[in-house]
Amino acid sequence: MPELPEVEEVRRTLEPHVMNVRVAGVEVVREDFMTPIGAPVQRLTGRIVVRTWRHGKKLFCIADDGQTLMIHLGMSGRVDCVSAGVKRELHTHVIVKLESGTEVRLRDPRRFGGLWYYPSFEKALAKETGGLGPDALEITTSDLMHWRGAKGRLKQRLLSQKDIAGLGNIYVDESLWLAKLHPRQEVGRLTSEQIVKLVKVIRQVLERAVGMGGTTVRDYRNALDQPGRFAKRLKAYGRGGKPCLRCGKPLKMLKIASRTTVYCPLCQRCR
DNA sequence: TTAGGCCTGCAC
DNA sequence: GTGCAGGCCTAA
Repeated sequence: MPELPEVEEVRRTLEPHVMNVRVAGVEVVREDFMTPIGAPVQRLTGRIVVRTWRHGKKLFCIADDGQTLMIHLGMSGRVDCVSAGVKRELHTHVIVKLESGTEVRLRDPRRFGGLWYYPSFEKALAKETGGLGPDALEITTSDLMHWRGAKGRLKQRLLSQKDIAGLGNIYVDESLWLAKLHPRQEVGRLTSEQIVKLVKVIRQVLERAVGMGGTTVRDYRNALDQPGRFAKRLKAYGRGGKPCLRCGKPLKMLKIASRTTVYCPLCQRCR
């Protein structure tokens, strides 16, 4: 479900409810939702949340003594910020109870996501961001310079998180449409003008999506249960067969890396 | 590179 | 019933 803009919106809606608030306890409903299984989360009791942070699609909550929780929402993960009395929804796997009376509930029907516990922020960083590229909101052209002569196709490389962290199926298709690049274009053969353009549109589309609270295709909601409003701005994702908004030709659909990919056969050409 | 697996829910 | 879904990992 969530890509960078949705995770960022969850972070932004969550932060004011957890910052400088003391943890009253953690209830683990489903042990195997957390890594490592049996992590000493009770040590969080009495600690104060001092920071939230996001890199790519990963969301971190950091306590005053450094203990860190990393949340990955997978496809169907949700963070629900509610008062303790609210009825517990199905597939609620972990509940962080705060002294304010607020509960942060992690819910994930498909369980592709998860919660990771680290005794320190440094360890969380080393483990969780080591293999990731720079955050997609902050990429620059120089971050993609190593693409020159490299192998691999655009869509796969953009989805991999190793070059850029935060893009998923929606925003890759949107970015490639905006940059007029074919998803199967070899990255090593991009011109520097094309790379400059790509970096520009990636940042632009993500900034706009963040500004609208992300994209709700079906069930994404932020921590306060509000949907994102970017769906009506989508140019490619979900529009297979519909006319290209630039040239009018029907958008094509194909499978790349077993993900449905939508692109314009006229506007988006390989080199 | 692709296919399959992990899971549940929903549209058809 | 079938196929599909915003992620990501592994194996062939």
